[in-house]
Amino acid sequence: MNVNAESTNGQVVIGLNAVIVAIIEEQPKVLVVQHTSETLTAQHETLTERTALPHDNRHEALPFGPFYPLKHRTLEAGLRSWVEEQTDHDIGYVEQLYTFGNEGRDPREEAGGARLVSVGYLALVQDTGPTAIENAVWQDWYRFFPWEDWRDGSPIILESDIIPALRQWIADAENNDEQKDRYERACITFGLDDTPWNDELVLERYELLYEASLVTERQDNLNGEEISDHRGTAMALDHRRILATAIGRLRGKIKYRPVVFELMPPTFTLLQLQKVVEALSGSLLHKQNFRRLIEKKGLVEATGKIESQTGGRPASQFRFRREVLMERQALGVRQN
Amino acid sequence: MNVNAESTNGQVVIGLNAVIVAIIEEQPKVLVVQHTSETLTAQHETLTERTALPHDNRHEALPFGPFYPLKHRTLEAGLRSWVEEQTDHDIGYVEQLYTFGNEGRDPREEAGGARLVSVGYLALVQDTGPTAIENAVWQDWYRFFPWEDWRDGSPIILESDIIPALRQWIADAENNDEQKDRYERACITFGLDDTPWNDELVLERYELLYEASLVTERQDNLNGEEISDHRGTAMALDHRRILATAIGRLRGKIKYRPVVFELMPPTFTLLQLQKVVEALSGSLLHKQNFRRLIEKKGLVEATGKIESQTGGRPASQFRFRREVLMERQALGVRQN
DNA sequence: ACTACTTATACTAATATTGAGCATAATACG
DNA sequence: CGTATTATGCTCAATATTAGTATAAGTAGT
Repeated sequence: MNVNAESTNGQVVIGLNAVIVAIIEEQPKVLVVQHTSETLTAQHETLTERTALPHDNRHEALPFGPFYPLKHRTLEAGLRSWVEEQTDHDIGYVEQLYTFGNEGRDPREEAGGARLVSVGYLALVQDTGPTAIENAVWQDWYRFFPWEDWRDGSPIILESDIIPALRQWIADAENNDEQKDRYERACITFGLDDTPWNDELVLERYELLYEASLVTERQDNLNGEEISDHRGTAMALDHRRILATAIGRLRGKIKYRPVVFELMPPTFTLLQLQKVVEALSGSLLHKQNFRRLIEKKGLVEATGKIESQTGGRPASQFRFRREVLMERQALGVRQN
Repeated sequence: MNVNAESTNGQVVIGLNAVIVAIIEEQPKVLVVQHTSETLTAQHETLTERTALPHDNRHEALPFGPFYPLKHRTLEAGLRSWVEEQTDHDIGYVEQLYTFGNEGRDPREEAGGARLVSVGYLALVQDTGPTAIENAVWQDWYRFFPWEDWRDGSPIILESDIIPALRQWIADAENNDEQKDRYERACITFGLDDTPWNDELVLERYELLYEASLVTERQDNLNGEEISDHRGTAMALDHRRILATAIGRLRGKIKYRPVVFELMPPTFTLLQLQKVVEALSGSLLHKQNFRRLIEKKGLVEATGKIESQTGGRPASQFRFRREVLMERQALGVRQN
């Protein structure tokens, strides 16, 4: 090849995207910023430079911050820096998710701008009240993925809408091979025909829906109304995809690492802990077995105190044994 | 904050690092390029622009390629593009590993250059003969991490050298808390005092050794001789760290996803498959149970043919059932 | 105080998975 | 033909998982 670097290199801008998760009233929440097209395309500037905007033509975006190489020793430091500055509280757990560099991620690019490469991070914070980010609100993450919440049984939207639409999409395949391929993928991801549902395939499901044109990728190419239908609310750019990545990763991780505790208050009952795990994984767990699991792993210790606001028999309060982070590996709250 | 972006942004250069793995004669190999300081600091240029260099003052580096936003639609496409061009064969499986953006990764940066952010990828290829990359050779990966190979029992270097040195480092702690912390971390990572060895903690072990000054991070700040001692060979920049990330990730992944088969020839016997898994994980498996596992998962099917070069009773040849990639999830060759 | 309801927690039986090993089969080599 | 070597089938005990039953200890209502 021997291409000249100068001529083909183009410009690259690096940004940091944060999926900031908290559990509020036993629901999984993600911090979302309300944007307009103008602020959005200028999103590599600092968030505080944004100005308040009229309520129409709005977008929901993940918080985004710049990476200043001269200021930040590491990517993670850059992320912590602006997130903590903006939200006014510590983010304990941070994990790098994925780096997104697809062409066309940012519409500005097409107008000759630089390619936006974003490093996505997952951050877990405790529910410590409102944040200071302008226009930022905690949104239930199932608002963007209503088919992912199985806590009240199989989501109605699946049976009544998505699965029929998927079957139509399978039937519409050009040829036999493609049809078989579509069917198999739909089986795995959406648990068609007795295939078991796998809670970790959040991104795979979203991408299948996108490919089948059953879901709207972006909010930004429409003007006016918010794009929200029974198949969930869209987000700016590829942010819904980043969120899907985060949810899937977190669902996987809690099974083998004790990361749930990053979302818990200092003391909690076992049922509270279970509710949080259920909120994240979107499915219900067997109570007695969950207890046994947690106790066997030695993840928690009783504080000796009692919580009486249970509505029934009072429950022991527990605290996370921080030591175990360093003790054994491969312990989490897997139960399937 | 409201810092001016122009003044603090600095320059960022994006590169793509590949950990290209193959199994050659039942040993885990990684593609390594022999560099000099000069070519190294210019490594964001294309590899083919490098010139052959004298044999002293050499470095071992992971293959590195540039990312051209104008040419490559995605980061992965950019990686595939230059890797396939250079190695002359397809890389089937590619997985994004991690994005490294630490200050001081590249010594050139200190001289006012741009910050080098590298997206690391893991690529699995089949053993298909020599590559066309100049100066590139397949190296046994345990050359860089001799303490990771337990196939012949506990590595001598551990007992005779590393563990004593670690105990000394623990004893040298400033205060009691630090001592306890050092001890616990050493227990988990290096399996001190009956803690079980965890094969996935490759990066954690390397970082502990680095922190304890028991290992040389880089080759590039020395001139002359290759840095290689009983504690493994160093690599350029932070490449040994990237390799450690790759090994740990691969060891984890084979347990729940059928990725080993990317490294296998089209047909193989079960013992050959087992040897590959053992080579990757660095530990031995129980033969009969391994068979049972593989057969139960339905990962392979008999070709009907027989391999007679076994040295004993001939073995059935198998092939990977590619369909299972789409069939069930959560199947791999976990056996611990 | 008694009843109904709610949640907490202990315990059990059936089943599945795993770890370790024994036994036998089929080849090569001398 | 005997021995070494690898392949493959099978067993058995230990452990883990799933799906419960049973009982304890509170609250609220009457």
